[in-house]
Amino acid sequence: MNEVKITLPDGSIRTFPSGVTGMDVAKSISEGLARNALAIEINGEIRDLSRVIAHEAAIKILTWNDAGGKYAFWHSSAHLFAEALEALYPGVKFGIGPPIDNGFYYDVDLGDQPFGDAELTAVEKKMGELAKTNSVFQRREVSKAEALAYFTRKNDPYKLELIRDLADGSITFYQQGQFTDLCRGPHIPSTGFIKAIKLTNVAGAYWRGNEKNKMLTRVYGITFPKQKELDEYLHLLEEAKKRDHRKLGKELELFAFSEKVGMGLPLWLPKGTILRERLEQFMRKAQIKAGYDPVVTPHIGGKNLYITSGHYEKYGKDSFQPIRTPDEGEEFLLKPMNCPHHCEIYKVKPRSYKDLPIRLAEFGTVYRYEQSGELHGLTRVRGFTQDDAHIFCRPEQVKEEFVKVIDLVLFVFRSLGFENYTAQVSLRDPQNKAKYIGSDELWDRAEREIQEAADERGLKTVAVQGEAAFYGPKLDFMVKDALGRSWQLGTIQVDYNLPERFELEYIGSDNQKHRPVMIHRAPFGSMERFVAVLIEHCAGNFPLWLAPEQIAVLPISEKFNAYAEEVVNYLKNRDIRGFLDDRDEKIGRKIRDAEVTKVPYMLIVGEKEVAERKVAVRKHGEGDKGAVFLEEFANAFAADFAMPQ
RNA sequence: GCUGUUGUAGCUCAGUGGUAGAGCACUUCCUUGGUAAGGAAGAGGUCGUGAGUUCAAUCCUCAUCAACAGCUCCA
Repeated sequence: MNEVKITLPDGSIRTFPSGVTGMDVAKSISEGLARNALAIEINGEIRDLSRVIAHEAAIKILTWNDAGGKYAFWHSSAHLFAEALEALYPGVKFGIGPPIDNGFYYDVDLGDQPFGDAELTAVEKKMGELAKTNSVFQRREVSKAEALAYFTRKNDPYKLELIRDLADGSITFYQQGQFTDLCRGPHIPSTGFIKAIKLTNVAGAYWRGNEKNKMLTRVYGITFPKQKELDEYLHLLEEAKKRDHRKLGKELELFAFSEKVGMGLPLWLPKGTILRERLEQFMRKAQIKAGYDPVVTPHIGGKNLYITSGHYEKYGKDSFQPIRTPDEGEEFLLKPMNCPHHCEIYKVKPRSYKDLPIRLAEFGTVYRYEQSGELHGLTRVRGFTQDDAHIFCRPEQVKEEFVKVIDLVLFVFRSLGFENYTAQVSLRDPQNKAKYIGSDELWDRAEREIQEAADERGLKTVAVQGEAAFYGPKLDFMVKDALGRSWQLGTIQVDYNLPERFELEYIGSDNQKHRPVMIHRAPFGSMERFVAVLIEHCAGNFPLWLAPEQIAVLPISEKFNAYAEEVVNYLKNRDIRGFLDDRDEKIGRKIRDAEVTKVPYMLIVGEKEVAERKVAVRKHGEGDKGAVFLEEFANAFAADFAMPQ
């Protein structure tokens, strides 16, 4: 066998002599491709271009335009960073240095040496110098003994720990310049491809992600093949920061925090409250249509409620502590979730199979003692309101109900223009079953039903182990914020456990007692987090039906204030939220202020408008639309102001 | 919770071992102006909080609280 058949991405098959490398294949396709080639994908696996293609394979040459090409590029950049760091800080110890979505990081142990912006800049400069030497990334297979010997000599305990977990025969080293690292690869051909370098920030990270381990210094960076691309990336970051919901929330006066009230406890300002209540109305309407019954439950519950539910055992120590009363031994908990209350509502009377499914919905405010370091704007808070509901149904109804909830979640997402979400099936961690309650049989069944329901609606799902709630698996809808951080919004969970713990029952057609199944669900997730992501999604330019202030009425001068006020009142009577800007300012100023506060429409009134009972319409971001009769304006835009159905 | 950074006027931020400054916002006056900032004057701060060093601390040291970045966590 001295030839290999290689299938190219276009489906064509070419034959190469044995010993052919990825680079040879790239060159045979075109010089340009060879110049830009970073790595090669062989039967779905990314490899170095320099490696010999031993067997018949389908390949794709990867460049900067491929995710796999970027992956190799940033992985190699992490090595370049390590080389530079070691040159400047001999004896530094290395943890791991992988590529990430945007760039790479490397965990390092610098001992007690300080590492700040000045040091970052110095390393960045050194990286640039080393990149210019255009050192080749050389791959070498080593035995476990050899690998251990190398890093013992180098006195790098972290690498030694990593090597000990690897099987002999599977270990490779990569070397560029003076630096050798334990690495599976793949890498780009040489450092010269890396032309633009930015080390973005420094943070702490536990060794191997375990908070009991030592904290290493994690340095984040990003690199590009062209300076222009780095500039564009940094510009994009700046733009993203402008839509950060914490910044816009302050600027648009939507919400605030107070140290006196307490961290993670948001205060909803008048404008933010309008927005939130509009969303609530929207959801209430959709839920009534979908057959939900609204309920209301108190903000606290007796401790026994949570002992029954299992939450006390699981979270009791790490929660807001029980509220005591003058009665000896009486204790209440601030409710951290609504399910137990809803279970008690289910139990107020005997239920028949004919009653099911029962869907109890509540905008339930709950309190969770989140770790202080985890609080983040409105996305992670200690007091929040879930658009919660619990569906109690017969086992054979689970899938049908689950599918209906998926439809509701998708309707919500569609209505608000969320298109880029990930549907994540959150499963139990099979390695750590002790973390969860309930039998294997029930878990397997619930996990299967969730997947089937998602498949039925053609949802593209990603299954992630270890992300389930302790009482059951979930289908989570994840959305990214302006800065690329992923947040869970909608969630649907199948639960066989709480009905067991609360001994929920219904009488079946056989006149026997049966156990219902519970589905927990929150399409928004929480009002707080949803509003946060919504703000970033639309950069504060809310859809008309949600805008806290839909219209600014701007009189040209004080002489027209009376008419302007008439306009505002007219709009109010038609359920349009308008406000009057009667400040002693020129019209240009009033327009500017309305534009920067993102008011969707401005109605300008002066002498002409008063005489004809018209308004001059100006649309946010678009400019003058001309004058129309007031009534005509209200009629024409009434549809746009309405809530989606 | 952990590591690091930050904390000065309502907001955005300068600044200094000798008890503080700008722009915007705010108040008053002038101005009655037609599609993104009219002019003038004024008011506003125990420099996050508490201790220490010093003749003297907003500045240096320590502690504490909060925010930010990341990690860990997320019913």
